[in-house]
Amino acid sequence: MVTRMAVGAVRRETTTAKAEETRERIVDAALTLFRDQGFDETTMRDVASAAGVATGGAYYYFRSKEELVMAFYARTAVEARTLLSAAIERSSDLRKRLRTVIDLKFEQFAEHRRLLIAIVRIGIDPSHPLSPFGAETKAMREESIDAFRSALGGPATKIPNDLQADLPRLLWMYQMGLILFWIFDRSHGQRRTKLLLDGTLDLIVRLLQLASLPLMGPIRRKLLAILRAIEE
Amino acid sequence: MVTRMAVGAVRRETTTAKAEETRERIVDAALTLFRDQGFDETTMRDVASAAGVATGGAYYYFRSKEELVMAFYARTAVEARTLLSAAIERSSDLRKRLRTVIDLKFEQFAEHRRLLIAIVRIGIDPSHPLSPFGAETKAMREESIDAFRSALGGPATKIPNDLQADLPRLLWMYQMGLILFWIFDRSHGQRRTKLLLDGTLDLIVRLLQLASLPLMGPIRRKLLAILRAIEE
DNA sequence: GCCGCGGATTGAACGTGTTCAAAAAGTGCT
DNA sequence: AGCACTTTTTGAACACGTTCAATCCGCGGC
Repeated sequence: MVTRMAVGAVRRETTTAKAEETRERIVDAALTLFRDQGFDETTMRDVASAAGVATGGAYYYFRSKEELVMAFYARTAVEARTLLSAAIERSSDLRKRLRTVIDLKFEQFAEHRRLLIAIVRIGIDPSHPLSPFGAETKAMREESIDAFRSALGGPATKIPNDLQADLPRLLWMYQMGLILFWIFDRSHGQRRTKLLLDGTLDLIVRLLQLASLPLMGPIRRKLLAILRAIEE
Repeated sequence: MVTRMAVGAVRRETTTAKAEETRERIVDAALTLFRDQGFDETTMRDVASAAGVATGGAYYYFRSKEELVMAFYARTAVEARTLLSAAIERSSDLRKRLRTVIDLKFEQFAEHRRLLIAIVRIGIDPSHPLSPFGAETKAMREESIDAFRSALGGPATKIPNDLQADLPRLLWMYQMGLILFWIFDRSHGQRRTKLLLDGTLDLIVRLLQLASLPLMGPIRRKLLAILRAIEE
C-alpha cells in the first residue's frame, strides 16, 4: 500500500528517522540555493552535494526538481495557518481583515520572489500535478480560501446572500492575480503592486457595498451565473 | 551592423535566398511536429532531421526552441491583419464587432492548443524576451490592440471620454485572459470557454452602457487611476 | 554472530537543449 | 580559374534533469 502526501513524492508506508532527516536536508539545501541563486541557476547536482547525497539522491524523495519548489509552498501554507488565525481577529473592519490575509502572504513570499517565478511557470498549467489549481493541491488551496472565508465572517458589511458562497473563492483568485503581478513587478520595492493592492482593495470593498443596490442585481446574478457555468 | 526582427533571431543584414528557404523549412517542420505531437514531445533533433539540417542547424536561425514557437505567433498575427480589416466592418453592433475580433483569434488557434501551452509557459514571464507582454513583441501587441480600437471605432455606443484611450488595451487583456482559459479548458469542444465568452462579453457591453451613469463615475475614475498607476 | 529482507543510497548512463570550432558553400574580385 | 572573404552548415561535445540496476545499511530472527 502507498500513501500520497498533500504535496510530495510517493512515499512508502514506513520511513526511518534517518530518512526523514535526509529528506529535510535536501529540502533545506534546495530552498537555500533556490533563494540565493535562483531556480534555473541551481543544479540538481548542486542540491545533492549541498545536502550531502549522491547525484540522483533527491529523486528518492521528490519526483522532480519542480516538486522541490512545492515543498516551499507547503511549508508556507502550514506557517500561514497558525499566524493567521490570531491576526485576523484583531481588526473588525472588512478592509483591514482582507489586508491582513493578503499582507501575510506577501511577507512570507518577500524573500523568495525568484523562486516564485518557477512556481508560476509550473502552476499556470492546471493539468500539471503540482499546479495550485490542480487536484493534488486541493487541500492547500481550500485552506487558503478558508482564510478569506473567516476574514469575511466577522464584520458587519452586508453581503448579498447569493454571493456568500462564492466570494471567498473569488477573493482567493484575486489574491492569486496580485501575487502574479507582484512576482513580475520590477518597480522599486514592488511599489506598483502596493498601488494595485491599495486601489483594487478599495474598489472591491466599495463594490461589495454597492452590490446590494437593486440596480446591481442583474449584473451580480449574471456574474455568478457565468462563474457557475465554467466550474466543473 | 545588425538588424532585429519583430520576433526572430538576431540576423545578419544580408541573407541569401537559399538561407531564407532553409529557415522556412525549419519553421514548417517545427510547427508541424509541435502541432502533431506536442512541444515537449518534439526534439530539436526531430525538427532538424525533418527539416533536413544537422543537429544544431536550427540554432543558426533561432535562439532557442521556444523562439520557434514564437514564429507561429508571428505568422498568425500577420494573417489576422488581412482577415480582420475586412471582417470588422461587416457588422455595426458593438457586441458583434468585438465577437468578430475574438472569434478570429480562436479560429486561428483552434488547431494549435497544445502549442499554446508552451507559449503561455514562456510568455507568462514578461522579463522573458519572447513574452507577449515584453518589449520585443511590442509591435505585435500594439497591432492586436489596434484590432479592438477599430472594433470600438464604428458603432454608436457612447463611451465615456476618459475610458476611450485605455479601453482597447483593457479589451486586449480580457482577450488574453480568455485565451488562457481556453488553452486549459478541458471541457468537450471547450464548451466552457464559449459560455465564459458569451457571458462576459454580454457583461462588458452592459457595463459599458452603464459606465456613463453618474453613479459609476467615481468607480470608473478609480479603476482608471489604478490602471495608470501600475503602468510604467 | 550471522542471515535475510527491504528501505535507503549510489553513481554511471540516457536523452535532452544548446554551443562552438571547424568545414563547406557561396560571393566578389582580379 | 584562383584567391580572400562571408555566410551557412555540420556534428561532436557539454551541462543538465532524470532513471535505474547495483550496492549499502540497519534490524529482527535464529
